[in-house]
Amino acid sequence: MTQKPPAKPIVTRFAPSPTGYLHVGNARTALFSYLYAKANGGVCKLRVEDTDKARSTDDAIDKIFEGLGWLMGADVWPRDETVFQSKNVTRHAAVAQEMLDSGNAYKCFATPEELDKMRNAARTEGRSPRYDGRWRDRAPGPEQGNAPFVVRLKAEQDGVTVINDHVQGRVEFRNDVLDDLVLLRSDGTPTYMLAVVVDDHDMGVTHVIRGDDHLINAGRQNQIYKALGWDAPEYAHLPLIHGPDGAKLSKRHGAVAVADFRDMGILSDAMFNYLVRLGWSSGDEEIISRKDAARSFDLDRVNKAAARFDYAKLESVNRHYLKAADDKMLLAEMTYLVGKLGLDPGSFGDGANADAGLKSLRAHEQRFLSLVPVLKERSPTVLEMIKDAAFAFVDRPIPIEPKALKLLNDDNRSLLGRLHEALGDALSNDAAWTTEAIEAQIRSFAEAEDLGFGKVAQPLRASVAGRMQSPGLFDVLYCLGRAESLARLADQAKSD
RNA sequence: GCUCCCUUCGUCUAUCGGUUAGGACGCAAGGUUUUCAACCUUGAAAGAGGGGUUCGACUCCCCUAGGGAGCGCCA
Repeated sequence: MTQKPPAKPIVTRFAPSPTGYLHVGNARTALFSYLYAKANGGVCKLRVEDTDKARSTDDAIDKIFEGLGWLMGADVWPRDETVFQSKNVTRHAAVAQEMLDSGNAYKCFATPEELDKMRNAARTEGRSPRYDGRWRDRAPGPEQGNAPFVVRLKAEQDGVTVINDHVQGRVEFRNDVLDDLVLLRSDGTPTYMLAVVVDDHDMGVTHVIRGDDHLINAGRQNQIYKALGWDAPEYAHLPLIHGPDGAKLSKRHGAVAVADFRDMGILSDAMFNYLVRLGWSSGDEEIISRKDAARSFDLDRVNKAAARFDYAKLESVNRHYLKAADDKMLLAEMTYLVGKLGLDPGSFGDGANADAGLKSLRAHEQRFLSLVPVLKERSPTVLEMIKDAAFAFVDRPIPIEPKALKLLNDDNRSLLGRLHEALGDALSNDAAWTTEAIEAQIRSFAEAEDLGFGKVAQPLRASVAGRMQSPGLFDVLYCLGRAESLARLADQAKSD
């Protein structure tokens, strides 16, 4: 029996640049990188590409962590285990110097203006706009003096570079289309192209999983690996996510930052599921838990084509997770949203706001907790749950919508008076106040009045919910509780 | 302009040379019903076009069309 050498443990990485928020496309890349490592017993590391000082603010970095924490769980990537690329600049520069010494890189004194001219000329002649290699084999003369220079890779010019991509398959680039890239800027700082290669190597990354806008960079980076004598990692280039109209997903399409989806009332589990399923499939499975994904994810079943983001489908996945979610967790999520977004004053009477909503949530915790099981069965998002619960936020006397008010004519008000009496008598204490008992009493009341059930239900609904639509009447009454329900009823009733 | 990638119902996808091309979302109709929802049932809906290869192509090859990405001292 031949002993197989232990397979090299898989190391993947997610390397976002802090641009202000975590885009769903990047979030999915994070997911796939993480899942691939998990499914293969490896690890996925986080590296923040913050070499562009102009764009990398602390706030932007916080937002990345916030987005990842919500989607993946706060413990997946602890901040103190994160690699910050900016901390490695000395190492990057040293590697560039090595390449200079070995003749795999050279100093280029071309000015930005020169390069501009070069590119424009190439474009007008129908050639690909590239560096023309004017300093490739030229030693700086005395006239260069202390002139600023960049360090460029002396890239191979003949032959082809082949990438065997896990998603895209075999991709070939002619070496002459892969430019002599800048490794070190004239201020001595590393470019992205150098930094990724050095950091990926130093971090022991075996599999680079990223968006397919980087596909050609794999070719370029492989040339750097080659020049350095390092083994290049394996690649998987994921197709991009498009908006519903097929164009690149942007703010114009609505929410694009993962954090935005939380504020729309999407559950983190649902977002995870939807994103995993967008571009990856496991037969006909639509509902894929975090655990299942971490067990069965692979790159073979990643789709090669770009996918469009479908908000409706996301909502339907969300609906599934909402139904299965823990009530207390949902109440906490409702509280988060009310605190963050406030409440629609139209639904709660004049002057309602986040403070009022929060106050009400705290004051009537039991009321809301008993309502959550009802709400989660009917609402697609947490935001909708809050809207459906509008009646539970308000205090007596509750505001009544115009349409509902119209229903509360004299006849109906006296009907409500009789109902108030009947209910109060029949269900004389809190223990008797159950949905079943409430239903039985109201039905027999309607019968006694010789009225169809709806004739009683609608005025009753108007009086306790303040509007024509609400969750099931018996649920509304039950969660409001005996005292509050009867009081609301009495507020609108007229005794004759 | 040049280089590279992609193309199954409206959308996400299954199929890995032989299927009545399956599922999900959405949509439509019906049912249930105290309102709005939810829920249940049923239905319509697809291999971009053209050439090959093959006994047989959605599946393999080529061309065309359409879409996307890249072409920075950004990442």
